[in-house]
Amino acid sequence: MIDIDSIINDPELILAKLATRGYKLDVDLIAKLHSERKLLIQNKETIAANKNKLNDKFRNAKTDSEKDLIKIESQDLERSILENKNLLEKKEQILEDIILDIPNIPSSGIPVGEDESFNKILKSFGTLKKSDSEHSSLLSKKGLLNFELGGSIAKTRFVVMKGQIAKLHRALITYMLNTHTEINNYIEYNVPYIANKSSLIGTGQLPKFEEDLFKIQDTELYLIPTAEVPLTNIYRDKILNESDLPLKLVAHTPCFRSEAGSYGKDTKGIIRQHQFEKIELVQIVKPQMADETLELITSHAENIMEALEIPYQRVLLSTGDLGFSSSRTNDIEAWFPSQNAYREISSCSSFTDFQSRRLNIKYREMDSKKKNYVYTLNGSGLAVGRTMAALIENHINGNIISIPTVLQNLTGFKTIEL
RNA sequence: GGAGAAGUGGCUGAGUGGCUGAAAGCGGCACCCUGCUAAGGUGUUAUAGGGUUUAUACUCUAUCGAGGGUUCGAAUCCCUCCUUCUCCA
Repeated sequence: MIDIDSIINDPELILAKLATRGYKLDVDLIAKLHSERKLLIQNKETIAANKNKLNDKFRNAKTDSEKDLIKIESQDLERSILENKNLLEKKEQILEDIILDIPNIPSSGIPVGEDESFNKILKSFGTLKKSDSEHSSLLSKKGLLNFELGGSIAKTRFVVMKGQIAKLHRALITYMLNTHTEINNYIEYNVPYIANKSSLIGTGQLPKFEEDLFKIQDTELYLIPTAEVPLTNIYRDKILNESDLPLKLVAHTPCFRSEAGSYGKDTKGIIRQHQFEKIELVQIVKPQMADETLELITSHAENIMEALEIPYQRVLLSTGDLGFSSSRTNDIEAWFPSQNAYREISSCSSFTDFQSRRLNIKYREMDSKKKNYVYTLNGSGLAVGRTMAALIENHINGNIISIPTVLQNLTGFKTIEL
């Protein structure tokens, strides 16, 4: 959520920044609603103050007739307070709906452009090999991946993994969690896989992107699309001490996405499933640490790629490709030989105070004791299914998949023979 | 699933209709004192939103799990919901 005062104070700047990501801000409407809101507040509070004075008078009133008069007057005031309150609530609801719909302001250091073609490749790792060994057709043959079963148990875009592949999948999870907790010093969490509306509004998935989520019927609950939601919400409505920061959290969870609007896209393999697993890194930091932290989170994701010997590139997203809540995002894209292309495997984002305003997470400055909003960041470290697919495609030789050394003591085998 | 009990500031905990935004203690902070350490003293210490002000500051409104209701007036009474605990199944 963008600070409304910053919109009122410098509308041109905000307008221009949001325009680079294709959002048209109605500044006049916001300013109008904002000032109407203030007037209503002033009105309501003036009446409330009068009523409070009247109540004090009642205690000192001596005669019954005096008391009766006060009663009537006070009831009158109560009525107009109520009237005002209803008006105010309506206005605030309208204003809030507008504010919650506004995406974050893009960081000034990122490429301006309307779509992903303006993204900037920042670095790349590994030597690219070409092959037409596509992970799903290879593994389906031996039943290690079974898309038909996934479809019959649930529906299309679900998969069943079996045997060595299921174990490889689990080994990847363990390896990533171990690395992030033991080497990168994140605190491991296990969190609910279902989140309520306020949590999802807090991190920015709602109210705008409800169609991307699985909603549980007859409730206000949703399956989480990423562990970012529960992890960041751990600190909702909290005031932290400066010395508590940075907070570094990691969790492994399944993620559920309806993938509305992706019909026909990535139908092959485990690239785009309704359910997939992900290791999510979240950091809560002081504003001045944000850039440094984004670099760190990105490198934490990249280190996993390097240890797994999967070629990748780092891409800085342009204004047009940025996620709703993000102000700056690095994508890590893994090389998929069968597609002769890089595909996203991790997205590391800096949210400035966009989420912390929605979530009401602040910290108290050590010296001045002033309370400020924290900055939140997160990144996938990594998406497990996609990592496994990339690993397989990059490590297959003939019909032998060789397991990277770092995983071997977790899998208990060094190769998978197809 | 059924029956009870409870939810008060950073924490513990008092408060059953009106100078209670809330006693007391702990913790935090500031200052003082003590040769050092340990201890002691004094003061201060919720959040959000308005208004006045260059600012310090002052002032108003709301908030005692959430939402409604009763009342001139609610932390306190009533209703609904949520959460926690205990007992039963």
